[in-house]
Formats: sequence, C-alpha cells, structure tokens
Amino acid sequence: MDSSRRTPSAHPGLAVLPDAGCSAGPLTGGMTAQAATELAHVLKALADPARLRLLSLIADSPTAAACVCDLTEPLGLSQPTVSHHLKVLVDAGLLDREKRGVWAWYSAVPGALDAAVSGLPGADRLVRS
Amino acid sequence: MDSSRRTPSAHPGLAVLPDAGCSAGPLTGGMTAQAATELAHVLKALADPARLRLLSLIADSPTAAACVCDLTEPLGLSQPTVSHHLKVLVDAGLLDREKRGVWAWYSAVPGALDAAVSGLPGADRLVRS
DNA sequence: CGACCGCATCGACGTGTGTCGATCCCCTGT
DNA sequence: ACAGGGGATCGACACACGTCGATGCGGTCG
Repeated sequence: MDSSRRTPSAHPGLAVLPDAGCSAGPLTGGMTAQAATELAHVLKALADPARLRLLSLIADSPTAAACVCDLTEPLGLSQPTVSHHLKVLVDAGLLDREKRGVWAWYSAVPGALDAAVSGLPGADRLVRS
Repeated sequence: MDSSRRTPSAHPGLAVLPDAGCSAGPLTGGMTAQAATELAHVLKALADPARLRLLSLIADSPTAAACVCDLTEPLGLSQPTVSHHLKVLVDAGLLDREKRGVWAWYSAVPGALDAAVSGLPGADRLVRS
C-alpha cells in the first residue's frame, strides 16, 4: 500500500502493517459533538441504579404509573432523594409527571428509551418489534 | 375508576397504614438491585460525550479498529485523557484492546452494546436484526 | 377554619468523575 | 547499546453527582 500517505513526522519507516495505520484516515465518521452531548445527557439519567429501578418499577406497574409514596419503600431511599431522581428522569424526557389531587403520578414516556437507544453507535442493527 | 381502592384519608396520628401507598400494592417487581447496579455500571461508561464519540469513531472506522494517536485529534483531548476513556470502555466490556507492536488497537466488542440495551426496562420490544 | 399529608425545593456534605501535565514503561529502528 | 516515540499510569485539581434532614407549598379532610 501507499505508505507515504502517513504523516511524515510519525512512524519512522514502519511499513509492515497495513496502511490503515494510525494516520491513514482522519477518522471523521463519528457522531457530532453536539449529538454525543445530547445522547450522553439522556444516558447520564439512565446510568444510576436508583433511576433504573424506578423506571422498571413504573414500567412493571399494572397501570404503568406510580406515585412517589409507592416508590420510596422498594428502593430504600428517602422521599427527597426519590423525588430528585424522578425529576432527573422527567427532565431527560423519560418520565411524564401528572398531578392528580395530592398525589403525583409518574408514567413512562413511550418510545423515549427507543429513541435514546437509536442514537447509540451501531444502533443500525437494532430494530423495533 | 375505582377511586375507593385507596383510603382517601391517611389517618393522622394513628399507626394504621395497611395499604401503604396510593396504588394497590407495594410495587414489587422491576429489576434487582444488583442487576440495576451492573447495568448502571455499563451505562455510566456510555454516558459521556467523549466516550460516545470514541465508540462511534471506532465503529465507523473502515477496519472497525483504531489506535490512540488517531483518536486524540478528532476529539480535541489530550492523549492521557483519551487513554483513560478507552480504559473505561474496555473495563465496561464495550471495547477490546489488542497491542500490535508499538500501537494499541481498539475494536468494538460485538454484541456488547446489544446486551446492555437488552437490560433496559422495556427492552422486550427491541430485537436484534 | 385549622390540622394534616404528599411532594417539591433548599442547603449541606461526602464521594465520584473528567481533565490535564509530568512521568514511566515497552517496543522499535539506528 | 542507544535514542526515539507511542501509550499507560500517577498525582492533582475543579466540578458534578447522590444522598440526607429540614423546610415550604398546595391540596384534602375533619
């Protein structure tokens, strides 16, 4: 291959490896910095054990909805902490909050998780059933 | 709507709280605390713009592999920082590290992302192609 | 009207995380 | 053997994050 395509200052004379060497290409195919930041924001909301359990608890609920008082005990966390986690999930667009009287009902936003997953690298091989 | 399912008044001062919540039961189910912790560990590795761009850069590379010197420039980060992020991804089982001579080649682990996605709540509706 | 309850917000504290410069290790070519 | 360069590790620093107790707000019941 054309080993002269490498950066002149790098790799003194090593032509054994395929020219896919370190500087063979600018590697410009990845996602945008902005797309990465947005996706990371949603993933940060997911990357917490308490919030994952909150999501699964709400999703597995018979009515697909729950209020805070039902969620504090299974998680073993204080009410302000659970409220904080729920707010993070709502801000990330993963949960929906509806106030019915005294209680606040949280429900999963349909398709929000799929949308986040679709942004992952290599998500082309994932399809919805 | 059977609004009488839950006792409307939560009895001030009395030590009676049989239903313990506004919905029917204590909301059992959902993922285990251990499963949530493990999944959160992988998601934490993904929840960073730099690491997401690293994954997409490597995945979009023609050979699906890249070494550190090719990754520092597109990200605009220093070499130690990129090396640190790559180590996080390798520890999470998302990347594979292979040292060929002087250079260290990183490649995506096939199926690792799918496995993580499968652990998400509501992943029953996602299948691999 | 007054007491109570569910929930959100505030302030604080300890811990984890991203980033960098400096350094060290290992491999390669002279 | 020596020199050079790619890459991992170290130490340090600023910042963000998870958690809690205390407090405030709005709605509900007696």
